[in-house]
Amino acid sequence: MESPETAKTTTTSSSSDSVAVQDSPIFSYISNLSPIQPVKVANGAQGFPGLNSPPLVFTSPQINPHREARFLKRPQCPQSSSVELSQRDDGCKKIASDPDVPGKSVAQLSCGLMIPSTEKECDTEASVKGQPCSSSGCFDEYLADPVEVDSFNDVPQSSQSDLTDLKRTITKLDNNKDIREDIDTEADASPALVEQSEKHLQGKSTSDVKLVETEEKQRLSTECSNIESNMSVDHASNEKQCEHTLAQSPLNLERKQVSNTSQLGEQASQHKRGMRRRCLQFEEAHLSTIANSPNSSNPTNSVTKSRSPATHVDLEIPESSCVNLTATSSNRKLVNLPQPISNSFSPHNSGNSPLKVSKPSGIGLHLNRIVSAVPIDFVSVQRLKTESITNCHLMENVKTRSISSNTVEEALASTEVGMQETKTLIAASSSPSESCRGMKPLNNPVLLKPTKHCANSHDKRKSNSEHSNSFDEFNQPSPRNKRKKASSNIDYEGCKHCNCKRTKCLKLYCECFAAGIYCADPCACQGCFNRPEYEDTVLETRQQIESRNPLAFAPKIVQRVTESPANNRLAPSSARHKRGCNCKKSMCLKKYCECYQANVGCSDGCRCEGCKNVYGRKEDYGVIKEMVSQRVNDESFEDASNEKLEMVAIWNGLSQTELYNLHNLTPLTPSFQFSDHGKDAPKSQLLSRRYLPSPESDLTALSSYGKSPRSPRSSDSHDMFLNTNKNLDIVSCDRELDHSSSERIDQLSPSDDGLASVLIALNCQILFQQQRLLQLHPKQGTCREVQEFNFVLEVVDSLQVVPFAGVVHQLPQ
DNA sequence: GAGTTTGAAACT
DNA sequence: CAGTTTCAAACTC
Repeated sequence: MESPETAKTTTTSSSSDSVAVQDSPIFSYISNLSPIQPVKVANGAQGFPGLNSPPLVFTSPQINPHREARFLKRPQCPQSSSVELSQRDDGCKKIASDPDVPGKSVAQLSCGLMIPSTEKECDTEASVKGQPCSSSGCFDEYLADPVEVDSFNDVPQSSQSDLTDLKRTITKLDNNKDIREDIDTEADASPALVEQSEKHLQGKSTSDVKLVETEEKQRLSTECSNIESNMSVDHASNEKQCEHTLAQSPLNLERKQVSNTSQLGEQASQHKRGMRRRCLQFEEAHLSTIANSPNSSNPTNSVTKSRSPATHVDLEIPESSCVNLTATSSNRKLVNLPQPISNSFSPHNSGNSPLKVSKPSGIGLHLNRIVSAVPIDFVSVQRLKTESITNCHLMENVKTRSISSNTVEEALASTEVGMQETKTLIAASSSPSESCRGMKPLNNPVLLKPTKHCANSHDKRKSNSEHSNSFDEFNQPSPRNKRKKASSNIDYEGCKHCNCKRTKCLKLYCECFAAGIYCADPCACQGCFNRPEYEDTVLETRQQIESRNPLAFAPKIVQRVTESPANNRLAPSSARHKRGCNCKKSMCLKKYCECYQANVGCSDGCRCEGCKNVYGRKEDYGVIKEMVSQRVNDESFEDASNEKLEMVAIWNGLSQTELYNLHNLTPLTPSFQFSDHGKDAPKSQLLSRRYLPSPESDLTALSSYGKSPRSPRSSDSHDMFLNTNKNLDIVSCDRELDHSSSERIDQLSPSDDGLASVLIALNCQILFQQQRLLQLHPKQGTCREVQEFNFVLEVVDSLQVVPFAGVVHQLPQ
């Protein structure tokens, strides 16, 4: 497929151009075009104004370092009490959205002061950078981010009143100590300024308020996107990014100094430990990695170091949980993806995070089925905002994605090597364990070891065992109660808990065992051996099972890539159950059906009878498959493009399965799952009945890049391309400009294919996330998104750039 | 909460 | 590999 080098060259080049970009005529031009001045200006200070919306998610490091930092921050962010966060957030939001309470800023500030959060350090940077720390609080905190960042950036450009407004906004929106400090510093220097700003705000029309709200919306959108796209961001990387950003910002110098407290890290870690579960963890690896990190010499490294453990914990914790979520670019980095791609996709990671390594490789143990069992990932994300539920899910997602990234990487590598045989790509949603396995041998002690690190559950169990040597006594304490506690096998934190009575949790009957995790307190199992104390037994049993069936612990949900008979290319197919179901009576409409349970359609591999799987009937699968196969044979070029796109998407963490998982809100239809990347037309028609309005359509359209450049929709979509392109890569932007209207991405030389693919993938992801965000927060996202879309259109028209074929632009509803 | 149903896992 | 048994989750009442 394409050469990563190409993409690398283009995407990475901009990192050093961030400043130059702003000075460039193009930048000025675009900036002037922005119809959304207030917001755009803020962004414009860092890059291309108006193009931020979607790009916010994928903002390139060079263009928007702040946002980059933000991405990085969140995953690592301490998991402070969700309740606390939510409360704070709520309060902040109220204030922010309340134009009638100009004086609240001070109160809010005070509030922030009172917060004893130990993770304020992180928040300091985060807030300044617009980087929400805690997952749970991310949404709300995030809302303040853009404003803050923008405000600081805008200072030079904004009037004094604007500056004060921004400060006020920051104050209201962010209770963080950081903010507080900032305000203290700045406000103290000129208290009159703050006061003036408040007055100004009072006198200001509602437009300002709207602006703030818009910012919040944007932030929210970004938050959502980040959650999905950046959860997997390596913590260390984030830290570094954050620090880097700080270093770049003069305004942050003070914060830097403040952030030198190592105590914060410790406290944060403690906080996070509370979230620990029986899940597999790889702290050791992380820690070692961090310790070895070249960044240790970094001036700000004290903070990083101190926080590292905690943050890592955050990332690791999730492992046990279940979630299928999107893989994101950031994750890819962990697997040593081509530099360019990584950069472009996950700016935050672009850095040099020494941590690229780690976690993925170790992850795993057996988390097979967790993912498929919990289709509510995104829902949970939503919940985070409104209900401030635990961060477990998010973290879990991160973990899962990281894991899956490995798998994808592996698949990718194999593909690059030239392997075009029919093969199975482990779906992102599918169990991580398999992914891990791909990286490491099953039963690898290393994989199991992490489990030991699960302090909480493990410790508890340990003490338990101490009190009762007999395993029969395990869980004796009212299994029933535990069972009651768990109405479902997946608790709120997404962790599994079984109820085994006879198998000692050493057979695949046990969901915990099958998922590669130790049983924990939530489990009501009896005579459980699936505990750290019996690690040897567990390993041995696993080996036995695997000896019988090497794929016993493999993810049940896989994404298949079948070879196209005609051109020998990979024809993407759908996320499906590995072995298929065998339902006889449930018609694949109940959770008895593993396909249904995994939210995937049945395939020809199923032996079900009377299949009525809402995610895709077996019969439909066959039809679609046939159609796709036919198309694949007919269009070799498309295949090439599609293949690239797919691979890029994989790099970008957007495997089809992952996307599918993201779409749990709107179950993916076979068309998407079966995405043929460009042959969607017939497919969509056929399957339209099952489709719900979802981004997948866009994705499909995107996939068609190169197929019909003249498509009526191409013009619409072009803006998206531009948007992405500009925000992610200045070079790309220039290229487009140079090419003028006569050239298209799909007309680029072979060496450009990589770039094109990357851009396509980015567009795809942007569209997808954008729509998804809108689905989640329709109110917050609509206005802003539409505005920016329109703005992009204007820019495109002004520049007379030819639409990017295949990119379908759909304004958010 | 008890009992039933269901289909995967395990076994033969 | 097919048939049967065992098992635990999912489901119903």
